Amino acid sequence: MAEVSDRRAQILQAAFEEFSAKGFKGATIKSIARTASLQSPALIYWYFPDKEALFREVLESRIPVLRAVRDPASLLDLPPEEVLPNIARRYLSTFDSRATQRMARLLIGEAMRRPEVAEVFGNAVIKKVLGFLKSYMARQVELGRLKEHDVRASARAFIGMLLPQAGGKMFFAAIREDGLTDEEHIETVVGIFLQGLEGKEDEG
Amino acid sequence: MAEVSDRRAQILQAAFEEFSAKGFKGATIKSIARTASLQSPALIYWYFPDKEALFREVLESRIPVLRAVRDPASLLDLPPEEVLPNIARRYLSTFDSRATQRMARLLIGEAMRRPEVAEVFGNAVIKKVLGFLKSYMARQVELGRLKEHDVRASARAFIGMLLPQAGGKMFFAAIREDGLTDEEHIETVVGIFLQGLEGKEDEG
DNA sequence: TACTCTCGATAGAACGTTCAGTCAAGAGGT
DNA sequence: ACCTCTTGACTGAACGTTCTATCGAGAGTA
Repeated sequence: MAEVSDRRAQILQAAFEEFSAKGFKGATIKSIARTASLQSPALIYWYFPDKEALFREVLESRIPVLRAVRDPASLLDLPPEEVLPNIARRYLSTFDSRATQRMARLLIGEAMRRPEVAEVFGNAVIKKVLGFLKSYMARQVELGRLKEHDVRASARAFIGMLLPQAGGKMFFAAIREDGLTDEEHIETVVGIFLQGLEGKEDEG
Repeated sequence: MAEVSDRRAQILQAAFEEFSAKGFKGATIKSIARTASLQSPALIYWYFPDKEALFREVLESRIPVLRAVRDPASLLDLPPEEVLPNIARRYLSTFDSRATQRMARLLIGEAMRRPEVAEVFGNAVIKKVLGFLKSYMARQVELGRLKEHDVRASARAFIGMLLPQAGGKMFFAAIREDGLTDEEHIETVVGIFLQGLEGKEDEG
């Protein structure tokens, strides 16, 4: 039997590298074959019906990796001083990996032009993350640890506060320039967020 | 005299539409010519040396529009309860325009693969917005309206809190689903932000 | 032999770009 | 008024290249 299609994995890996660097249109069957050290681009058509299918399989093979918030229930009752910095730290450190950066580039880049990709990304990642944060915020309000507020907005706000820092790591050197570290950023924004949502003592 | 190159503007307009819809690689000289109602793609080469130059001119012709924060000095001393909602409102309403959405799509999409575009975008837009917010926060701390904190982080945080909402308007239906309006979002996040940064009364 | 996998060659289409040439409008001389 | 020459705007055809995808032949193993 040997391994189940050594070649297949090799082509998928190469296709991922090419697509993420150049986009769907920019990457060519030939360049993917070259990256995969194939002697002929024709071999790709033995394993995949066409370029489109290869692209889809690349996405599908990598998206499971992005299961960031996998175990929501166990976190729901923990206090925000503990949970939020953890999520933030995990979230930002995600983008330290070269492979994840490439994946993000690929997804975002293609999502701009291909609505289907945007939808997959939106449902697979964003919806889950925001959904978890909303339930978490709601639960914390219920427990009296946070004041009453619109959790749809606070969930957006929390994840959003981290985005410019993530963007700096991935694409925009201009953001990186002031040298703010992840830890410093997390400390400040979690501080703002928690003080901003703690029970009001002076108003009815 | 007549108008200064009617055709040129016509081609630039068409190129903008095509590039923003399909990206640099996806848009073709022929499709741009068709969109511009030219009888021959060759005419494009009378006004622009090559596709690359046409793309650059499209970017340059549209980026001036993005001068969002143009008059920083006059705002510096106004109180955050007034300034921040204004900035937020202006920022989010920017993405109501179809043209701006297309421009953002174009810029972000290309920035993923072309470092030069990312740099232009980073310096022209992000750096200015963040730069303004940093000076503004610093000034407000100086005036005693906000507590001492790392303004690099709070500037990121403020603009970041708005990003998911903007993303929802532009690409991700999944974010839009919960029906949170811009006004609701702004009210909540500005509230969190201001309470999160208001002078501490119980600590040294 | 039969089946799986690999490759070189290449078809066919689309790409960016070039080029020779058309056409209307205007300048200049007569 | 008439002819000539020039010029800017534009076009259709074609160039060379590159793209995706196909095909038939051959190698390797059972």
